[in-house]
Amino acid sequence: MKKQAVTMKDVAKKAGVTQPTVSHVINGTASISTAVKERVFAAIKELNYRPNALAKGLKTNSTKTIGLIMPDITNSYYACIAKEMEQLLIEKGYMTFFSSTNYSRDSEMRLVDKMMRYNVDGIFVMFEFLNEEPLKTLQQYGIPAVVLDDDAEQFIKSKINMDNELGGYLATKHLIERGRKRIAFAAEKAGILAMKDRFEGYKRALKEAGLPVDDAIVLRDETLQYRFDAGHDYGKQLVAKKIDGIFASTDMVALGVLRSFADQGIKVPDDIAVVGYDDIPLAELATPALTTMSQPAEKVAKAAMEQLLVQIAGEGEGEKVVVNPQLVVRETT
Amino acid sequence: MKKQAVTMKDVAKKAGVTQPTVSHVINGTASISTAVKERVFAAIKELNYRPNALAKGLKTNSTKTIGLIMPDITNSYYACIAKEMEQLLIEKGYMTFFSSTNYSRDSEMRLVDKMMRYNVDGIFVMFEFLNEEPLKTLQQYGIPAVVLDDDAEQFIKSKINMDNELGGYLATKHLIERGRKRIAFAAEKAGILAMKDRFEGYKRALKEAGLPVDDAIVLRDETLQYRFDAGHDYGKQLVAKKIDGIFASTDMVALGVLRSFADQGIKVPDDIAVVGYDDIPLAELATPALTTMSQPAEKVAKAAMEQLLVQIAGEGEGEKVVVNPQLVVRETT
DNA sequence: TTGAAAGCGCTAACAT
DNA sequence: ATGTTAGCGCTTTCAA
Repeated sequence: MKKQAVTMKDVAKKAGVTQPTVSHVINGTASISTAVKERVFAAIKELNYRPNALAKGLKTNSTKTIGLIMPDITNSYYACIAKEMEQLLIEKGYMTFFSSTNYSRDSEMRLVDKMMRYNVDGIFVMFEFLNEEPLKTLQQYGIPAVVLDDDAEQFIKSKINMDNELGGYLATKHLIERGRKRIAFAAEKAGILAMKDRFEGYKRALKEAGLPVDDAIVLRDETLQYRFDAGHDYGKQLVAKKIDGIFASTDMVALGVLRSFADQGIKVPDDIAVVGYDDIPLAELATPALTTMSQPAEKVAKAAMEQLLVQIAGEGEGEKVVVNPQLVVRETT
Repeated sequence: MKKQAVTMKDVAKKAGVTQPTVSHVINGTASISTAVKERVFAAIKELNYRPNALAKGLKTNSTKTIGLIMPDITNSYYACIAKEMEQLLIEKGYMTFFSSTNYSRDSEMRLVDKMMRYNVDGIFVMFEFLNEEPLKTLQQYGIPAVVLDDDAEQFIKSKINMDNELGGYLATKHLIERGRKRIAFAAEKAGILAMKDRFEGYKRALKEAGLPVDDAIVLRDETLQYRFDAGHDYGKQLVAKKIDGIFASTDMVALGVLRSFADQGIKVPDDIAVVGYDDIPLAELATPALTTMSQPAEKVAKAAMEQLLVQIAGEGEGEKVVVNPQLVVRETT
């Protein structure tokens, strides 16, 4: 069973001082004689004292914890962000709670609620949908929060936005520059804002090049989760439509398309060029390696952390940060 | 700024009772008249009261939090385990802290220390190396702990072991059953116990079939992290050695090998059959899809959680659980 | 430079 | 069935 932990009281006793003095020594919150300091530090070392973060948090109302809420940690896009965040946070002395919503709206609110009970200092919210209730709650209680890819400005001012329109534009433009004239758009989760924006970018690039937007080669699927399969289906549908390029709004879709093409003997990029979106680890490893739009996780994580720290320090409400995607050219274009 | 949270005191005041009574109502720890109960619940609802988990934890010495320490959350094997664990834990009312060590031994100890400060109820430790100090500490303080793939029995009794020897055996046997006679072994991180065990299984299968173990086609690399590249190198080396099968001790290596074969025009599985290990999400999506040994993350997570709960409940020290890998036959064999 | 005392929000033993 | 009291481990006035 759990051993009784060493407390400041124990340290104080051993050092022959009073407990608040130990606190002062540790926190440097009063001037203490070197003699006492030495005795206290010696006692701490000897007893292997570990401050109790709960007690401290209860008293100071600052727990040095941050919550990460994301749809799915096995999605490598989120995993990368989570890793970077956790890294940065631990350096700053924060612990991080994490939780996956599994794309369920209900659990979003439940998790925010739960984290509030644990007095987290801040929350980084990565929703797939615009879910107002939890954001409203966060704002209402003044919990420092940053959201990813969301437009509910009325609740949370601090957000990290990927410029999805720009990404769609750059991806499509790249295909055009490769001489492609008939470029399909293949989206999953078409209802999601990010996907809509990518589609807007796609249209802008086509228009700019004087190319028509043909609804026959704009494929969208509302299916969640089974994203690879969606791409696979798309691949089958598209071959008959005499296209020479595809912009897939997600790497998983692109990979599905690639797989389908391989099955059908279509040569990539000779017959059809493919651009994905996200730059997940698989993209690089696919055969042929996938050209895609990269969304730099480090930048997102860094921005999110900075925003949170600003809010925690009470230096403002944070602001909107736009992170630009980058084209990574590999072998499918 | 953070708004002052609603406390039991506020609820008590509104309900016209004393604060401990509210506690009793909430926890069902005394018989309370329905009238009072109703008033209390009404007040809770009206004020939107959220219990303070820190205060409760401080008092009860049970925080309902679990720590997950893993090498790297972007590694999909760990991500899957993390997701499953978190899922199961949240259902049981636990929050989960997570932290990546990035394969650094120092941070392992630091993280254990940190989590102890936060009074976690238990820790699931996933190390890559056998690192005694943190385990010793955990044991010394009686913190419920479960380790993954580790043999330091002297410290932590509760562990989840993948039967890597069996996995290596099954993978190799499968290749033999496919008529392969000259099967290479390609390992990364050869110093790690898991990899050694897989190698043992490989040898057992070969011996059983009367096939020689040829050192010339046993490749090992101590490089960490760049695992795909290792596989790629292996692929180049192996082609000249007239092999007809490969057991790669990791999917990433297998994928690297696959990639290298594709570059060299080697047909898989016709020329050379390939079996990987881990069944990472990429395995299914590769072209051709990778035959591999699957390590069921759900089983690992479930076992780990059960072990932790047993220890937390004070019902024992936990035990060793062996999880068997399973062969997943796809297109590379 | 140090000590005494109060209190963060909660639970739990005891009294009523 | 409900109230009183104490205390978890810490920080933070205020005194000395």
